[in-house]
Order: sequence, then C-alpha cells, then structure tokens
Amino acid sequence: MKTSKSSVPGMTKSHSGVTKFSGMVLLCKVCGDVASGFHYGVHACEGCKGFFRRSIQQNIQYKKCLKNENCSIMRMNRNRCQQCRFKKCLSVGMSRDAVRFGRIPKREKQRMLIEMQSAMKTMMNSQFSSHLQNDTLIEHHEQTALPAQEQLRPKPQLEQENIKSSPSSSSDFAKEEVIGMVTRAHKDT
Amino acid sequence: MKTSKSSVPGMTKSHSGVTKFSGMVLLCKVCGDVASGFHYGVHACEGCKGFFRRSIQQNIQYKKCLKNENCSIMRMNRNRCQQCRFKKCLSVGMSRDAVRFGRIPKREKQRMLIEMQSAMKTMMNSQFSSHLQNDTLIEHHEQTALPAQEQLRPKPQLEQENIKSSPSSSSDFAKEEVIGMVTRAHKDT
DNA sequence: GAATTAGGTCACCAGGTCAG
DNA sequence: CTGACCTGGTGACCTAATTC
Repeated sequence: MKTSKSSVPGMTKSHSGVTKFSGMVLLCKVCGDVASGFHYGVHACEGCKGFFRRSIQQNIQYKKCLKNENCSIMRMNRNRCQQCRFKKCLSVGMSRDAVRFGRIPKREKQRMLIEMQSAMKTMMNSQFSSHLQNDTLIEHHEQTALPAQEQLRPKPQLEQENIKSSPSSSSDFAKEEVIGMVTRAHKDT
Repeated sequence: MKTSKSSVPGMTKSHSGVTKFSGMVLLCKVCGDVASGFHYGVHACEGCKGFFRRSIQQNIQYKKCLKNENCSIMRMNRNRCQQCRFKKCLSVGMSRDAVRFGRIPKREKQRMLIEMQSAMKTMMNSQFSSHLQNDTLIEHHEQTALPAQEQLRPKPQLEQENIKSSPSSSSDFAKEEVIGMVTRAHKDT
C-alpha cells in the first residue's frame, strides 16, 4: 500500500557521525560539544559517551573535585575534573537503563520536531519582543549562551522515548535541549 | 460490506502496531514491553521478535551469562544478557513451530477474552481484599494513583494467550505480568 | 478481501580499539 | 585516560505470504 518511505522530515544523521535535526546540530547535554547520537538516554558526544561507559563499566571512584564540586562542564574543560564530569553525566540523565536501541520511532521524531518548532517560536519571542521580563527563558537562554556556572540543573530528567509518557514533562526536557541548540546554531551564523 | 464485524468484541490492532485487547495493551511475554503482535507463538514486542528470529535463523550460540544464568528480562535490561534473553524466549514458549499466520480464529479470541476476564477478576480480588499481606501487589496498587495522562500506554493490562498450555495457570501468569509492567511504568515515571 | 505475521531492511547504538 | 572509528548487534517499519 504505502510506497512512501515516509520518514519524519527533519532528522538526519550525517556520515560524519553528527546528529542533526532540521539542519541543526544537536549538542551534547553534558558538555555542549556536538552530539554523535543518543547515548545512555541522552544526546551526547563521543567523548562523554566513552567517559560514561568507562565510568560505569569499572565502577570508577574518581578523585574528589579540587574545587566546590560544581565545576561547569564544557567542551574545553571537560577533562579537568572527572568527578564533576561524571556527576554531570548522571544529572543530565545518563544511565544504562535509559539506552534506546534501534531506529528512532517515527512519532518520537515527530514529537521532537513539533517541540522544536514551538521552542523556537518561544525563543524568538523572548528574544525580540521581551527579553527583559521573562526570567524563565532568560535563564535558559543564558545557560547556553554563556556556560557560566550552571551546576546541576534540577532536572534529573531522562528522555523517555517511551511511547507516551507524560507529554508535558518530556516536552520541557526537549524544549530545554532545543533552546540550547537553537541558540548556538544562531550564534554560529 | 459486512457491518457486522461480529468478531469477538475487544480485540483490535492500532495502526501503530500495538496489539490491544479491550482497550488494554498486550505485553511482551518475554520482556514486558508493549507487544506488537503474536510472534512465534507468543505475544511479543518487536525487539524480542527480532531477537528470537535472529537467534534461530543463524543458530547462534550466545556467550555464557556472566551471572547465574537467571537474569530477569525486562525492557530496560533485555539487551544485557543474550543468553538469558534467549532462554526466556524459549521458556515462555517461543518456537518456530508455534507460529500462527493470518487472521486470528474467532474461537481463539473468544478464549482470550475469557481468560482475560478471569485474570482480571483474580487481580482485582487480590488487590482489594488482601493487599496488605501481599507485598508484591503493593507496587501495583500505587500505580493506580499515577496520573492518568495517557492514551494508550502506561496502562494496566495483561497479556494472555498460551495456545496450548494449561489454562489454569494462565491467570497467575497474567498477574505476574501486570505486576512487572506496572513496576516498569513506575520506574519510567 | 481483510486481518495479521515472518522476514527483510537499515537507521541507530553499546562496546571495543588504539593512536594521541 | 580520552575520544574518533569500527563492529556486531537492536528494533521500528515495510511488504509478501498466509489464514479466516
């Protein structure tokens, strides 16, 4: 019947191992680097993926952080503090239980696309019309823009690719992700 | 134009590939995930179906289990031990000889419905009359309090079929299954 | 002819590797 | 130790085949 290979428009995976969505690069939720895919339940780069794998495989106990145990983890400095990096991995939801194998379900893609668009719109609004009053969004916005001291974000969220888990919570999650991504894509331009 | 579909009331198959019965989602008998149909003689999800197919096609000898060869197989961890997963497939009755092709015979549906109802009743009983002594069921009880936001997922339901096994044990089975699924839904949330 | 599944496909990922 | 690459799966979808 359906000859249409019909896939959700938007999501692609370049040959270089970079995951894109509607032409925009997805970012590692741990360090902000370019994500290579959905690893252990979150979008992550090869580095953080490998780091997390090693960490859980051999139940490594990392040396205590030399600072306040809340180092910001970014691409540039992600290797400076293992303890904090691992903590960040966990806080963004990386877990062996969250792995998702196989092809991305069409409806999940669809959902991402939608959430992405709405997030995009939201961002545009807050950016152009009233970026002085909306604290929530500015919060998010900054978080990505200047990776300042964003510590453990109170979001132990874990992406439930699961068919229909609460639509609201997952959308929050995705929104956050999208915002970061969009912001960056924006800056790059 | 037979308007009288007249088949057994209840069984449907959504377009998403999820098998339902009286509005309840059927679960994979191997891992508890949502079943996509009756595969190799058992209600199974796409994952376990594919896994079993591959296993028997190329007579794969899986690596020995790293634990006690009795890993519990659930959606979250089903990929961690192939040997145990395959064993579970066999133990729940998956077999190339058990395939049922084509449309579901009416009497089979009828039978399912009946077994389902009795299983349901059993469950209800143990839930209301004596849920203080039965610790396993407490889990289940909580689930009821969960937000009912959903359309076709975290839903109490069970899975039943066993073409040629003792019909009496079927309700026990269902109960167990429900518990597992509920636990999962719980974890997911 | 409609319902329903075995198998094939191939988008995607966990783990292993090994230069750097 | 880190992370770019490779390999061996995994499972969402699709279609041909099969039964009612």
